[in-house]
Amino acid sequence: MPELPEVEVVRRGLADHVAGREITAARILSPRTVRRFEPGGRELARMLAGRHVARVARRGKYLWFELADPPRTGGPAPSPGGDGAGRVLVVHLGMSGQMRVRSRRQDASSFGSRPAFVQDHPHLRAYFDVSGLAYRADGTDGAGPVGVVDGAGTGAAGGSEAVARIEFLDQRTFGWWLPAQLVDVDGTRVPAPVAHIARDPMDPRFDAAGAARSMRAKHTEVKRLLLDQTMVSGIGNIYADEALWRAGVHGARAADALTRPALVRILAAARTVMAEALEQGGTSFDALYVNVNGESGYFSRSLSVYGRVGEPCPRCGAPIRREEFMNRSSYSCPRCQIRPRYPLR
DNA sequence: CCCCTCTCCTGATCGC
DNA sequence: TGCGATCAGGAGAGGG
Repeated sequence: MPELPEVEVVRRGLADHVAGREITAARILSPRTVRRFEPGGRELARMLAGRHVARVARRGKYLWFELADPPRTGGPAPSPGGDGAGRVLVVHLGMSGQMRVRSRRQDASSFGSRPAFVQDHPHLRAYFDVSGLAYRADGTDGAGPVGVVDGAGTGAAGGSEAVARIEFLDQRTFGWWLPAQLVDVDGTRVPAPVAHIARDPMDPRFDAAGAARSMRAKHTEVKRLLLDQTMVSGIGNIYADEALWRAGVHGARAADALTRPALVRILAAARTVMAEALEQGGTSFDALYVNVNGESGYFSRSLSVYGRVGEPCPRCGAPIRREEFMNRSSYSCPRCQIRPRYPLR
């Protein structure tokens, strides 16, 4: 399940391949992927074609491509504000979403002039192609080599030749694509559909004390709040369990019965475990195949309790327990994380 | 307003 | 072998 570290790995991999490049074509294969966009896939593809990707950004588990109009080479002046000012493509990977980059050079047999015998992946839901010519809009993150990328197969110096296809694979179809406009929220530009999402623990401007204050005002179980993306974002079931284990708190504790320092400790633990997962993901990341399938599990080596029912707690050796929670599973140490005596009153 | 439950979806796995 | 039940869960709609 892609949570913050997995999405960040994807963001970095994508930035290397698309920053500064032109989207030459796009196609939405599954209407479900654009279910939040009334006009539909055909219209979204039309909106993307011809735009440039200025940068790839993220908040929590939400990812977006910032789109810009092509660099001007004469011609009429742009309309006031530009028709694409502040436009972005928001992507949420849901439970099973993956972004795969296929470069023409290394996948020539199945991309470009496509032989009939080469099948698309059965879970391919949408894709867009990017050109070889990269423009650096500013000095931001991860823009790949600037200029004409070799291996386009034609030797032509034109930037319109597509050299890579960015594919969205999604088995369980909980993921989605949605075009949106950037808005200012608390001094940061985020897409309008992301405006209600809190800063994540890896955000330099994340305010742990403030988040703890918000959480302490709620009469509900603390794990519920860790999963609430309007409290703190980027945390899913896996990292919620890991953070609670590190802080030695049972997820069924009432948030308003915990101290603020205890809540800050839980949030700090979430940040630490995410940073460690990110380190691992960053090193095992395959630039050609941006795989975020948590179940295949290159991050799972660093997990202490999640999915480890019966295995010894790394801290005290007691066998890890599994409990029902919100029709899902929670994993914890029965000794390090004492269950509250009373359920919520 | 606040909190909680339900629903969307597919494929692997299990028991009979 | 086949088939139904179960499980995985992020996010948003809707209910109490």
